Amino acid sequence: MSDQVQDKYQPQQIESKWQAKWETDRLYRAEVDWNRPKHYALTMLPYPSGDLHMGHWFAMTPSDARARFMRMKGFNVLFPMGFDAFGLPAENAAISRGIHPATWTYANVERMRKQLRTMGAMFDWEREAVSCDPEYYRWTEWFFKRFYEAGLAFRGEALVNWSPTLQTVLANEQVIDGKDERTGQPVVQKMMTQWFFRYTRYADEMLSFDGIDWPEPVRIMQTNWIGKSEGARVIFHTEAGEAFEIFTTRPDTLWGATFMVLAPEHPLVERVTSAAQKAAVEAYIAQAARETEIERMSEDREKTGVFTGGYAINPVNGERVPIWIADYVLITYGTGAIMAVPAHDERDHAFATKYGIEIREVIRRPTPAEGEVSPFVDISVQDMAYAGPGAMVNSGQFDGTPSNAEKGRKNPAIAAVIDWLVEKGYGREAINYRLRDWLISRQRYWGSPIPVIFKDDGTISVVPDDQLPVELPRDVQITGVGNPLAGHAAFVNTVDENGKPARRETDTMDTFMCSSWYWYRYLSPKLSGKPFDPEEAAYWLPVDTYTGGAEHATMHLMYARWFAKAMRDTGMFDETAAIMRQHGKDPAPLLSGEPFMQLRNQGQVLGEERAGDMIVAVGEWENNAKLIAHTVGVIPPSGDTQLATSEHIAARTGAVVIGEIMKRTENILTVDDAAGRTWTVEVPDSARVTIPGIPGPNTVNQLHHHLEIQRMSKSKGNVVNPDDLVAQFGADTVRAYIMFGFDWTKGGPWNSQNIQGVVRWLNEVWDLATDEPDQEEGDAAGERQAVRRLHQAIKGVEDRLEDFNFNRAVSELMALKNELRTLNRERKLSKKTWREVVKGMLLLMAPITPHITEELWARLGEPYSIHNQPFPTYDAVLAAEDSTTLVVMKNGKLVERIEVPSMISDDEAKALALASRGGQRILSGKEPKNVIFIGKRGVNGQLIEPKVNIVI
RNA sequence: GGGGCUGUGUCGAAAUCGGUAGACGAGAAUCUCUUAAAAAGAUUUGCUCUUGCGAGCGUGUGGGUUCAAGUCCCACCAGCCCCA
Repeated sequence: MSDQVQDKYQPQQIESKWQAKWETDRLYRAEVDWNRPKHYALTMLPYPSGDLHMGHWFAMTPSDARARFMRMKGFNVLFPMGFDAFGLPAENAAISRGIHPATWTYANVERMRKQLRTMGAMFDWEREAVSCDPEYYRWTEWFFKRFYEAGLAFRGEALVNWSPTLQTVLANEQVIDGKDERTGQPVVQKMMTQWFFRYTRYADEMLSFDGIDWPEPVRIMQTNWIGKSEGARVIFHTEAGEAFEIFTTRPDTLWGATFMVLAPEHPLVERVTSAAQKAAVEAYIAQAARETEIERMSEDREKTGVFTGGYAINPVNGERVPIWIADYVLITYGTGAIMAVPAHDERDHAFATKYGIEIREVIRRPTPAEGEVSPFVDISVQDMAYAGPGAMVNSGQFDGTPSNAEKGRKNPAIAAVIDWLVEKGYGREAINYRLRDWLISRQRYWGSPIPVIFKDDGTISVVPDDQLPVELPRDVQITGVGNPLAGHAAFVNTVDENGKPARRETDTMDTFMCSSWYWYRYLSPKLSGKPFDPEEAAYWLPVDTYTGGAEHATMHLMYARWFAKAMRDTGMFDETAAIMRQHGKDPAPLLSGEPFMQLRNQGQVLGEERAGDMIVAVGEWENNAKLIAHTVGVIPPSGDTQLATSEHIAARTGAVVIGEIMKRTENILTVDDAAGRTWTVEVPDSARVTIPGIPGPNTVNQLHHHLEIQRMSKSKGNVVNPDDLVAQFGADTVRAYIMFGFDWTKGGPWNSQNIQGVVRWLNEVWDLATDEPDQEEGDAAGERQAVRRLHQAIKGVEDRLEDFNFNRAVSELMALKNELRTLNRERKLSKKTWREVVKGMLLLMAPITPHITEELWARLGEPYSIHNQPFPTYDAVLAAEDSTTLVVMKNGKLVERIEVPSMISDDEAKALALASRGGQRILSGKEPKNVIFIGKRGVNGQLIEPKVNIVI
């Protein structure tokens, strides 16, 4: 038999073989080695939903390629994996299918581990952690305790989505239009006592991103999320003499406050409401309870409110100011009370106009200078709120004080008023954050228990460390009604440290808590005495590169930062830092409380757009609205003959619909015809369905409907299953396509046709690397070119992988393959040079396509494993070109390209450009106004991308 | 509503510092080989005008800065994502 013909690239035969060998050899096992530089590469851990989808491949395989690249660059790389295994879907499975959340979750974890292995990633499975394991959540509970003891955890009131029907609290995503998404029952907002972490403790520190390399959009989003505003807290009193505080960023407008607004939930509301307004106020409060905070904060809806009948006294001028309630003031933001200055705040202005409240100017717009025309000169604050600079008026002794547009003390008016408020004891300078404390209580079963008991005397005790973890009882009834833990007597009833009866906390922790420290557990997942081993931590921490979805920009990533800072301040890194110092490593990055030194986000992979089947449905009309089909036939793309036949049938029977299936719900089809009309076709079981290409009797379920580009989801039927693609093309091809076909940071719709480019690439690499030339001597110029291209590719691939530009890295490799393949086919390479450049190319490809390169490496007779080889070293001299293209431009636009030696001077380049055919043509004998040379010089002074711009 | 992002050929995309717009791929077209198809190879492929040489236009829209703008600034339009 001929090897030339038989020996083609067959990924299915090599991938599982190498995966098994790597695992047996523990090739990717990462162990502490202080003699080598380390790199901790982390990628966000998946939720075990049960199926590894394309999104996981999209997130993880490029991250793996980057980790492999760092490994070849000489780093000792740790790249672990685990599962974020607590959460709502497990409870939903329990409710809908009667499966215990633990059973469902562990079955999914088992399945996903298998699927993850097919990626061929360098995961160190010996470090796996699963957050719903008692040995994991023991430490989640332990963290809670430490933070509680440090005063970072506390109990407070918060609004929750309460379902009176189900007697349970719902997550925001379970509430759609004020109703429970599962049962459609109404949901109300209710105050409940719950556990919080002092998130705002680190608000200021989290505004700083010094020393960490994070994407600009993430930094901006987090800064906005924290929402720091400078201003003052001012004490007002009700007429009855009760004090209440408001926060304002504009204390310089205090004299313009013509009404006050309290949040409907504010405790003062009940006491200031007059008998006459009682009914209206109560009705308004009930109405507000039915709305979510997002709805209430929405600025495009009309502002509503109700006068309470009560008045406050403005401390700055002793005026009597009416107190209103309005739902746009939130009890959870600031103090839940505001002063309203309609003249200088747009929202207050709209409110005052609607309810006929006085609008009083206290900042006067500057008068335009002589001769200056201002369109605003005739616009009064009665018509439009003015928030710009000016001078204080109607403000007593402050009249005339200039107010610029600055916030806080940079504004002289604000600074002067704050000083005066402090002096008078009316208020104080204050900073307010939009950020609120982190509510960690969840009223559900499948989460980490909160290790707290409530004693008979009303006090709280934490569970002693030696009794951790408080384990979730297995025998619970999960029905969706009530809280399963609260109904479990054996769990709830316990005793305190004195043996007296006590009740356990039945709330569990937010799953963001579990995912806020998992990369520490990876360091020593089986350690029993501590959450993580300081010896491991000293070497590996902090995480060098973290990759994951941009959708986690605020929540998860901020919780992670908060957690690291809280761990630092409760001394949890002290031992680790001491060990670092012993090894001469600076603990400053660890002690900065920043968990991830570098962050990169990938986008989302979407479902592919697909045309629906073109069908001919023949049947009878029902009520002239719906066709009840006898037969449904799919028209093949080039199936005019079939169509003609169908039309023939139609002519005989008289009832036919021809068009594309846009939608299918069970056996009801929505069909758009060529004229753009929409028809409904019902396909009863008795109907005959024929699909060319699928022999035998077909069913309505096999008909394809049109798919839009959108997120992949089972219910939309647009899921691209990575397992199927791996079976068809192999893991390397899927990995390479993910890296080549998309801008990784952007994502985009899947395209099953474009993958062909990668299929061809790997086939041709295989052919090139198995096509050893016979000759000992090659063509000198050809060999020089092969080596030059290899070195250019080394630089290209190295830079692109360093910067996470995976698509450019692959395109560099494809270009290299094209060049080498041509040279080898023309038999210009000697055996020796062929071997050298093929080896170089395989090494460059190894991070991206680990299996094919390992196989070809072995076939070249090179020592196992390619993944233990160093990344090739770039040689600028070998990469240098002898000549270069000089671009001649006229006023910045391309005129001509001329080939010039790469060692000429700037002036020579200018002269050549002016003398060129294009240069002569555009000058036509005249003198240029200016001639500008643009270009770089390589290591040996050779010109790189030279241009000459001739200005005329 | 708030916040963030993205708009470039038929499609996925590239252009690291403001300096040749469209690399690399997909698709399509023509040709070679073949009985034919597939595979492989060659050529072409932003638009418009032109037989050709060549010329003009072109990175969502409208302005601006600059010798030079996909890139920087201002305004607008459209789409996508996230939201305790």
